[in-house]
This record gives sequence, structure tokens and C-alpha cells, in this order.
Amino acid sequence: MAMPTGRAATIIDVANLAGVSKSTASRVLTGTGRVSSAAVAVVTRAADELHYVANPAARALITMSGTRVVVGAVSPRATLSIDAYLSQVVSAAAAACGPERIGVGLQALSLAGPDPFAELGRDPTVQGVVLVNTTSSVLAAAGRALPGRIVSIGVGSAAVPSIDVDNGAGAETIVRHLLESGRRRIAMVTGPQWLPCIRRPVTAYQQLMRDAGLSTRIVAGDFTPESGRTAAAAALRRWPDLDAIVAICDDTALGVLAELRSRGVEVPGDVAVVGFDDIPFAEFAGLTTATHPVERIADTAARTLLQGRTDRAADVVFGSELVLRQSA
Amino acid sequence: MAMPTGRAATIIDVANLAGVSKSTASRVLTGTGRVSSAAVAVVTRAADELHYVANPAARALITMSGTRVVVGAVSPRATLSIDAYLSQVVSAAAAACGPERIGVGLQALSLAGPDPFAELGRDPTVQGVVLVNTTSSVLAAAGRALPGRIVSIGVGSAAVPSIDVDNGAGAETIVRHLLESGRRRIAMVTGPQWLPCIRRPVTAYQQLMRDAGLSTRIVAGDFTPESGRTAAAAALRRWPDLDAIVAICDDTALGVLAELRSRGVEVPGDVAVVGFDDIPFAEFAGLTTATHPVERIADTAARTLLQGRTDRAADVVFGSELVLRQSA
DNA sequence: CTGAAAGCGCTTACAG
DNA sequence: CTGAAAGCGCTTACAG
Repeated sequence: MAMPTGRAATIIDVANLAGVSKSTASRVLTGTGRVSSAAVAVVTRAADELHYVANPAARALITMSGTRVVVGAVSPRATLSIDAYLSQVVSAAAAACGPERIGVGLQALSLAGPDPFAELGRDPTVQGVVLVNTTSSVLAAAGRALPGRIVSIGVGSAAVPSIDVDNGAGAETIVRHLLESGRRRIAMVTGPQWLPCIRRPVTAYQQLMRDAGLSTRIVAGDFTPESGRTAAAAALRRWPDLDAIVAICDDTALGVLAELRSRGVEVPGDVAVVGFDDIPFAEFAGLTTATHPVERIADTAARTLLQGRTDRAADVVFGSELVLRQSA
Repeated sequence: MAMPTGRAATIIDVANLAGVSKSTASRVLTGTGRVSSAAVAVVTRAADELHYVANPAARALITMSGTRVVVGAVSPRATLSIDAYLSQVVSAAAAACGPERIGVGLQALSLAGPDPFAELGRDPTVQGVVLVNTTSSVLAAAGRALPGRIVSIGVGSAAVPSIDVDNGAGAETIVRHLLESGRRRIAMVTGPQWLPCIRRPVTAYQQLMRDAGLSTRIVAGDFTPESGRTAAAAALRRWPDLDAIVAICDDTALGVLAELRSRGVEVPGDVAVVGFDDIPFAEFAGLTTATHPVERIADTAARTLLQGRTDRAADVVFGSELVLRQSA
């Protein structure tokens, strides 16, 4: 018979319809313990008919598993500024957790106050934590407070698996492309110094330039378009013979592009410009860049937490691919 | 004394420390029923000391309230494309629900398959649903399946409160500004036709132009920069004497800007351009626009659901303010 | 392989 | 105003 609408089926409804005890129904549904194939058949059929899905609140209570995954954004200050990147991570995680009926939280992890991980570790509703923009010094505390319940989108550690894009290899591909197309006086605009994961592209750039017998030219940026504008101006002043600028992210590269355009510098004629991330706007702006699969990364991070397997084998590195457009 | 780390304080810990029964502790903590001020003092103190927060899973089980808020994105197709706007809504909701230890889900509400609201309505883990990009026809089913548990960021109905920006008034301010600065041949680039909430700016524009005795010039767009480019080209072809273009969103306005620039049309000299939303990139591009407080809207929507008060009085309209920059 | 029972942490009638 | 008891929906030892 049809179930009464307005009320979800419980395991007792399923057990009654199947003609077994709720213990047996539970065993079939969770797939644990020994059960006869007859029981499996009849319970499965009843559960299907009633559209039964276990109530996660009840399950969480008994198994001490969580009801939510928290995206923890490490930030130097107490206030949380939600940028496009962080939003994308949260949304992708929320989409991934939906079918399990697990929700996603977003929390600033302030380095200023008391250890933010202690509280998360004690919270039984927290199935796991996705660390974003972490620093090496944070990692130790995180791994200790949330053993087996934490992954990092960024640098990892022995206790915290890392799930991230291989931005070192991405930068390598970019610089190699510039060298192959004849560029020699290549500058790089970096990101915030405190973020360890962005050192990889810088290192890759330095290595490649050194190998080619060329000098490195580094200007500081902070991920914003404004910093790209400033950095481009500074670079041109310092190295008037510049023939390429690589920015560590597309936002900054768009700033570089705007500054060059306003100065009448031809792109890519005089100076080639390359970004990183392949944000939606990059295609429109004709910006050559390398991909950064943020959605897939966040999806994988969330699923890892859902499955509860966060040992070292959980490390995942996503490749970055060059996307050739007009700017280089 | 300090609580044992590794285990969250339960209401029994609080009751013991306070020297009362857990019934009394619960009454104090939930703020229901009669309690002596002495009990309030001692329980509050104990809860503070132990950093007690009720386990939402247990509470959900007994009160039949949910453990998560679901952002439901109405989409014509089955696949969910997560754009910047939707991401922002999800993230802001996640940040708002965090302190209550409620998670956020993200789900595509496909118009193609079976009624997606029936399942959400039956799901006891769903505290409420935030509807995004809804259509009038969806509203009826939503209100019926989730009475008192749904709000809409967009159009609302008698059963579904609307929490949104006043984009009609925003458009009015924009057009008025153009008229006051001497523009007369003003075109508007619209958004996707199926989205009812974007008809308000169109209507406002038509009204104001009619009142001023001017003809309206409307071109279709779809929120993308590419459509802005195409629309600008079409508009210039059709009305070569154009002196202003209003786009329904900043992304599209940036496309308009790019097309005008590539044709050597001076902005704002020949043609003024105005967007809507005030996305981060607008400031960088010098785009005049009107604000769209997405974070505050989503925050309010989530809080409304958390408080469980979704009667008609829950309607909230956020103002939109003109931001004057170089483009108009 | 199965069922009856205990218990997760909480709230809320029910007596006092 | 307070406490003892019941019960939300589930899982998991414990007997059989």
C-alpha cells in the first residue's frame, strides 16, 4: 500500500511490511551482520516500496557519526571573507554530500584566537573538516584534534591528506609554453606570502628559468586584479624589456591585462600574459591559462570525509592543463 | 573543572555540574517552561563552563526538526550548473547556519522529472528549503509540500515568503540616473525569459521611458558576458543613435563594455553603460552598477528557516543602491 | 540467522 | 517550579 504522505517511513514500517524484526531490517539495510537471503529480499523490497531512507539524526546519535561536513577556511583575521574560490568549494561539497543527507558548514578558522580545531574535534555533529588555505603550522593542530576526520585542499601532512591541483606542474607547463614560443624575459606575479601551496609554482618557474640560463623576475601580488595592475606597472618599470608575465591566478592576470592595455602595450605582440585557474571570465577575456578543477577537488575532499578514509592513501593530485587563448 | 577533551559535554554533564535534573537543565537551555531564576543562573553558568551546545541530532530526533537547510536551485535541465551567484547563496547560508550546527545542502530541482518537493517534504532531516531561481509554477507545489519550511530568493507566493533584492527599484534608480544625465536613447539587455523575478527591472524601465515620452529598446540576454557582447552588437545595428545601455547583470554589462571597446565606441562619451549586482570585478572595470546584497539575502533566508517563522510577515525586500563609476 | 533489549542525547508531558 | 519517566528512530551487543 501507499505510505501515508507527510510522514517518512521508519525502520519499523519497513520491518512490519517485510514481516521481520527491526533488528533484521537494520542488518539488511546497513549491510552488516549475517542475514538470510530471504530476509534481504523481503526487506529490500519493503524499503523500496516505502521509499525508506534511514533518518541520519537517529543514525548519527547511535553510531556517533556526524551530520555535517565543515569547510574550514584558515584566515589571518577573525572575519571570514567569502571569495569566489571558497564559495565554489562549499557549493561543490554541498552538492556531493546531498545524497547522503549530510549538510555542509562554513567556518572561519582564525589564527588569532584559541585553537579552533579543539572545538570542532569535540563536536559530534562534525563528520569531518575540509581545510582551505591552510598553513603548515596549522596542520599539526588540525591532525591532532581531528584524527581521521580531516583533509586539506592545499598542503597536507602525515596526518592530513592533501587533495589539490598540481599547480607546480601547471606552472611548469605555462613557462615551458612561453619559452617554446620564444619568450625569454618572463616575469611572475605571485600571491600572498603566507600561503604555502603557492610556493610550488614559484619554485617551478625559478627552476625552469635557471635551467634555461635566464634570470628570474618576481613581483608580489595578492590574488586581486588590482594587485595585477600594480604588479604589471612595477614590472614594466623595473624591466622595460619584458616579453611575458605569468600571474599566479586569473584574477591577477586580468589586472595585468588591463594595465598593459591602458599603457598601449600590445598583448601578446609585445608582452604575452598567462594566468592560472581558468575562471569563467578568462575565456571571455581571451586569457591563456591553466585549468584548476576546483569543483572536482572539493567533491573528492567531501567524499573522502564521507567515507571516513583519510589515511595517507587518500592523497589526490589533480592535473592542470594549458588552455591556449589569445593572450599567449 | 575542565571537561575531558575528546568528548563533548552532554546535557547530563551540565545538569550534574549545576546540581539539577536534566529536565530542568533542558528547560533552561531551550527557554521553555517555568524555571526559577536560581536554576537559570546555575545552569547557564555550567553550560558556559562546559562549552555546552545541544547535539542537533538528538534534538532533531525528539522535536522532529531538521539537521540541514537545503538550497534548491530550480533548473530547466536535470544537471546543476553551479554559477557564482548560486555559490554565494550556498556559502552565505552555510556561514549563517554554522553556529546552530545545521549544515547546508545543494540540490538541483529539476522541472523535468517527478515533483522534487515531495521527497524534500518527507525528509525529516530537512529543516527548510531556500528556493533559488524559482518560477511561479513551481511555487504552488513547493508551498504545499513544505508548509512553513520554505522561503524563496526570487518571487514568492501566499505560502512562500520572498526574500530578495528590490531590483525593480534598482532599475528605476539606474534609468533615472541616465535620464538625469541627459541620456535619451537607452536600451536594456534582459536576462533569461523563464525567470519571473527579472521582469521587474524590465517593467520599471518601460514605465520610466514611457513617462518620459521615450521609446523602449529591448534586447534579449542570458546573464553571460557573451550575451552582452552579442546584444550590444545587435543594439548598435538596430539603433545606431544609442546613447546608453543598461544590462540586467554585471556579467552581461562587462560583455557590452568589451564589445563597445572593440568597436571604438567611447564609454561613457558615446554610450553610457550600467550593470546590476556590483560583483567584485565591476569595481575593477569601472562599471557603474547597482548593489545586490546576495550574502545578506542568503543569510536572512537561512535564518528565517532556522527560526521556523515563514509566514507572510517573513517577506524581506533589500534595497539596491546606485554605485557611480566611470561607465555612466 | 533472528528477535528482544539497551541505549545514543535530547525534550516534554506527567506527577508532585 | 522540579524530577522521574517515556520516547524520538536507529544500531548493536546479547541470547537463543
